[in-house]
Amino acid sequence: MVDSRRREENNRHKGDVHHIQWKRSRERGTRSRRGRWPALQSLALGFLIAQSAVQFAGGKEAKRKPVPPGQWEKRRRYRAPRLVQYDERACYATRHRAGRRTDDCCRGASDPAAWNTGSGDKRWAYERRQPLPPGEITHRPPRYCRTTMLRTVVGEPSDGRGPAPPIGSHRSVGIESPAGCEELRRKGERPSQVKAVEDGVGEQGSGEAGQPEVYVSELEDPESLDGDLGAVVRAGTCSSLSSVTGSGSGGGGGGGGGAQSQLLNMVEMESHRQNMNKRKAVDSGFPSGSSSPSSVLQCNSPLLLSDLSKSLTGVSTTATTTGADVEGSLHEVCQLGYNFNGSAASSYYSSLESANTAIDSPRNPFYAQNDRISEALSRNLQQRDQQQQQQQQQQQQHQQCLKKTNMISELLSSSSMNMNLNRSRLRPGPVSQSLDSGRLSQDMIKEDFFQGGSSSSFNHRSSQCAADSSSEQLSSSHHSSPAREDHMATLGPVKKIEAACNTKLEDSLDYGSPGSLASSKGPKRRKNQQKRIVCVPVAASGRPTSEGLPSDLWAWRKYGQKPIKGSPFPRGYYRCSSSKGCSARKQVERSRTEPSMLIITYTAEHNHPWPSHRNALAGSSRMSSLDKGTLAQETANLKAEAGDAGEAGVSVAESPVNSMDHDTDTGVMDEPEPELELPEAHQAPGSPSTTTLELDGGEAQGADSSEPFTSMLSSHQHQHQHQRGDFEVAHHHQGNLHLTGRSGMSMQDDDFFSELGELPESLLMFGGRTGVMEDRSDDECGNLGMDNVDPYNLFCWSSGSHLESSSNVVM
DNA sequence: CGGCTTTGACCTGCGC
DNA sequence: GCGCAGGTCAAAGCCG
Ligand SMILES: [Zn+2]
Repeated sequence: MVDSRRREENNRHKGDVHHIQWKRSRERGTRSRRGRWPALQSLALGFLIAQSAVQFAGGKEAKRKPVPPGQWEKRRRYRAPRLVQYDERACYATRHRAGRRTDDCCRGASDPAAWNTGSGDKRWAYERRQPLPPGEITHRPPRYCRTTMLRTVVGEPSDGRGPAPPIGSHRSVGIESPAGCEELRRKGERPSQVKAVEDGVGEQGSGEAGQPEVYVSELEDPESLDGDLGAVVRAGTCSSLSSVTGSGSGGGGGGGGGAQSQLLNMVEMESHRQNMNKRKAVDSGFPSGSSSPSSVLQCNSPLLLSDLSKSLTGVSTTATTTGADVEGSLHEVCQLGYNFNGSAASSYYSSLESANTAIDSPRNPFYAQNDRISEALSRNLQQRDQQQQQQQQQQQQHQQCLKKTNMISELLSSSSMNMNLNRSRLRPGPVSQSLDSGRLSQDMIKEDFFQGGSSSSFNHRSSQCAADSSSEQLSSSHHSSPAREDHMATLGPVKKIEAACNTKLEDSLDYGSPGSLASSKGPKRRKNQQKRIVCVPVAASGRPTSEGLPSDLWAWRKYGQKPIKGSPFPRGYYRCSSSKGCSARKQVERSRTEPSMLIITYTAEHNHPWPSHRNALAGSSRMSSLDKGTLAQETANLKAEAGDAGEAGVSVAESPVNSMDHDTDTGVMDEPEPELELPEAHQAPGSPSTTTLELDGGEAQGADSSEPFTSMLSSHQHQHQHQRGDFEVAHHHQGNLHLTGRSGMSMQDDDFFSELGELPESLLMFGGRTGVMEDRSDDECGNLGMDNVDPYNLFCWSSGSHLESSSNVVM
């Protein structure tokens, strides 16, 4: 009891301490590397040393680019099993010495013997390594690494290592190859992975994420490998399944997921055995290290699976019906197949994301193939949709209504937002019509929720939930601007939901139907956090312009990612990294019902002006302009979160709008205005002016949409001394704002863009986002081009003006 | 070297 | 009290 309480105490402060340390060190500029807790530095060192002997270091698998034909890529190699000593188990030992252990299994147990008995977070590891008594040496079974595979590439390595192995030859490590499995089965033996699962041998440290990839040309001598691994390797070439590669990276923790990965691998193995042809698909079109659709296809939807099977040559799938509603994207389909939680899932997501990203990239040599596949997929999906529509249209009215509410509740619940939805707005009629495909249609939204307007916003304020029910606006700019540029055409609907709700409203939360997803019992989130949800589309096609865009001017640091139940997409957690004391956070996830949409949830507000090169990013090389790094990274993150094939580009338009009023609003704003020079926009007086959204006449004025852009612009201008360039702000149809011209970007700007990745054109970026800016009032438009926008207010929730604001950008 | 990502571990809230 | 699920921490690696 006491122990647990103390632990709780510690944990309660852990984060704070860490953060404080980080902040302090940041303040005094003496922050030790990575700003770790100084007290743990020595431990960390020992940990490092010890761990290096035992663990693999994770690599950045998730973002790894595909190996283009003719090129070689170095990757971590598998390590043979080895003797492990207690001391080497730094994870345990170190923590133990520190008086605190890491594992749940250790919780509350001072006796190492009991470490494995606790109730662990089973999502993260099915099995935990038995602790060894100090000094004792044991022989560990081979590591059951996640199957990883590298394609053999065409050509010869440039480093003189000789000709590459035959195309298509793969190497599987850590898991027995299908062939190996067969052989073992013939011999009456169990494949190692089967053994691992059956015997519960999973090694926590074995399946580390980001694990080892063995390059064909770098294979270790099979004879030198012990145990199953050796057997596997010796058994010959493995045509492994590559689906679940450790995403890897990050050092983090290192353990865990071993058994999980084994399970995953088993699944794959089974799938693979059912159809060895899968390999063809793998070989034929997917980047190395990425998941091939086939390998990950254990889908919940037989129908869809069959479709996919048709689409993917030689690919068979293991269909398990779970009744899940498969939305249709390959990504999702694949992910639905694995309903794993925890690291494996996470890694899986990551790998998928990387794969998808890669696939999505025009630079991807397999692009064409992917394209074909995606086309086929879309075709089949369309057919499926049509069939479903015809067959179920009448029957599904009610269900669709539920869907609608579900989606809403999803949005709400995803952000812990509680809204008191006005049921009257959820009329079944329109819903059924528009929800045929299981999606919220713009029309529906328009008709049902709002009083019209091509675009609208869903605006919800906690303090005014009841009173403002009428103000709820769910908007979408989907078809709002026909005049948009071509590259905009592909953009999906834009919906923005702003909500600032506190838990008080939860009780009154009414999602409409019992049993609806996430709804009725919507997770009651912690604390009274006010949140604001922004729904933005991921670039529909994301192809050329898919480089993703900075979501806003704020600097965010990702501090977590979690798979979310019921959603094939993980959720990323970001924290403001601009200011020491800023508690602003945001969550980014893809809508489960509408994968093309990103749901961004803001929590808390910034207590500072947005990052300028002088304060926020001090000391960082990213200071220049908009912090390319941050932007790029964020972009990458978003991309990852979005992680859907064909949708690499993610543009998140967000502008924290004041929302939370009940809490800190004023307090935050009390913070002295930046002593530092702020972007001019910042200094602009009528800040609030910015975002009044008027939905009249189908016009949507997106304060937000332009905000990000505006901010960026402002920032740039600010930093580049008003190189205002020649932005042409054109008002289009119904006031839609278009940037038709390329801004007179300076070279720096160009660099900036170039560093963001492949941006076809400097303005694509903006174009992606800005070009689509929603309607704005003339004033706003003016602001857009000028520095008059008040970024601070725009981006600060508490600034208080944009309760109504909304709009969006799209990309 | 600073900042950020990754990711397993850890914590909290909540329902049963 | 237990288990689930969301949210957060923090070690290690990556990147510029
Ligand atoms: Zn902040």
